[in-house]
Amino acid sequence: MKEGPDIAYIATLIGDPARANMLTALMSGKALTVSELAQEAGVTIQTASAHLSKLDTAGLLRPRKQGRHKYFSLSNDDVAHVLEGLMGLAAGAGHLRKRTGPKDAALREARVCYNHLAGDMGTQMFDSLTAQGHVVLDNERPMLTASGAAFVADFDIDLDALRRARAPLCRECLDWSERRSHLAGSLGRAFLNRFEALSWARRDQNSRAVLFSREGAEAFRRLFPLKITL
Amino acid sequence: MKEGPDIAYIATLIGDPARANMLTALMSGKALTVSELAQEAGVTIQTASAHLSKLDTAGLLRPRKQGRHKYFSLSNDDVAHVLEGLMGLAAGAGHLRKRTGPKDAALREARVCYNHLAGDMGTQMFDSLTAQGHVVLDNERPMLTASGAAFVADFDIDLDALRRARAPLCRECLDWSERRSHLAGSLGRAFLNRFEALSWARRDQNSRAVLFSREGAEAFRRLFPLKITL
DNA sequence: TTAATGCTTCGGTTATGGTCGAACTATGAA
DNA sequence: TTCATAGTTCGACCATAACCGAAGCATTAA
Repeated sequence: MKEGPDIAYIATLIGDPARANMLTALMSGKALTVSELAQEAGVTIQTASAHLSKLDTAGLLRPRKQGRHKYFSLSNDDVAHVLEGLMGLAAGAGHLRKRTGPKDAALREARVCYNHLAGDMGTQMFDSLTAQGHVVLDNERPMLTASGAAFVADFDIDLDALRRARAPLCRECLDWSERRSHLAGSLGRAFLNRFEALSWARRDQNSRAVLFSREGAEAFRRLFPLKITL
Repeated sequence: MKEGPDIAYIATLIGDPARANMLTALMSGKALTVSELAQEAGVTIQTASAHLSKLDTAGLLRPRKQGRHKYFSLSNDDVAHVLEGLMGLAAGAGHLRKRTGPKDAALREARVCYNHLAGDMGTQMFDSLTAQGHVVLDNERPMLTASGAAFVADFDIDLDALRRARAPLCRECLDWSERRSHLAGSLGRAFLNRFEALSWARRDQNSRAVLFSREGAEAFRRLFPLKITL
């Protein structure tokens, strides 16, 4: 015993319900203020402040001061990755939160997973890309093919710029609700950005839900048809 | 708030020092008895029993009864993956355990990470495979090339059998001590098995350390030369 | 300046949960 | 059978840490 990094330290931090709620809220990718996070967690502001300070000194958060506001966001992809992993384990344990309200339905349909599209539509997009041969799975790892590169370029995504950045282009992300793969990485983020830029969808203010307009959803289905509809 | 799986439930479970020690011990990939895990965690047997029961009902462990012994192991790769991720965060937070004794030195040199080789020699193996063109990194994801397949076959590893199994062949694993990639997945496991079968190395009984013999280490270096020595 | 808002710090209360001793069950050995 | 070992369950104790009220600090608006 007493070998390796202090895993309990980090896990305890995530393990408190209030802090877990805050972290989950930050999975939206947005930067949130102390008051907003207090609201999310259902605690008073001073309690939230104490929690956030702990998460910060552990390096899980990236704070930014702006005037009299203090914004927090997850410090990097690794943190988001671990959180998603924990969600997977919790979902696997059949340990979902109480009931599934109307909000939950929207979350299952489409939501952001840190910075890319997850949920039903996320997996649909992924499946469609695979079916069309734009993405191939190599040992459960997604790779963009030549036709995929053309497809992406057609959609006005600057692939070269993405490649130049050091972040991984394609990443697989296991969805906790669907238990199936969807596209993460900088390409996944780029797709979501385009959807928003085209006004196909917008992010819900109060949750991680991604709300597609009727036209947006239709365009999405045309672009990412399911195998059956081919 | 109140969306998604109960991440705090799992994190709290991992967050207790005693349980974290047990889980860390199980990262060795071995199945351990209640008494052994109690020893690892530094608690009495009845306390360990209670902890293990909780971890079990959460689905993190796989129990097996054998005679009057009860063996526990991690229930799957996902659990190991999350744990390794947490180690990464903890190490990133500069929050390493107290001091680094002589035992720790051995751990940095070579240790098992769930079921494959990690530490200095793990990253060396990975770097060498990459330098020789046996493995290519595609967006930070390792892939076995044709020459790599031949290399593996030469080493008497039954690649087809591995491919038939559903588990991913190559997986990247970020080392917490080196902060660099090494080879996980079923191929990583197969390599470690071969090292043991050839008596190049054996696992330390009381830690996650992998102890190479002098001849084994030489053979290892011949097989996996560093770029500089080429 | 004063007032209002956003956040932090301090002190005291409370409860959750980790801990062990002791008693109990189950498997195997003598 | 009796004894020994492995593990579980129960009950009581105790410490850690989450929580909020109140007061304090910092920034912006009036």
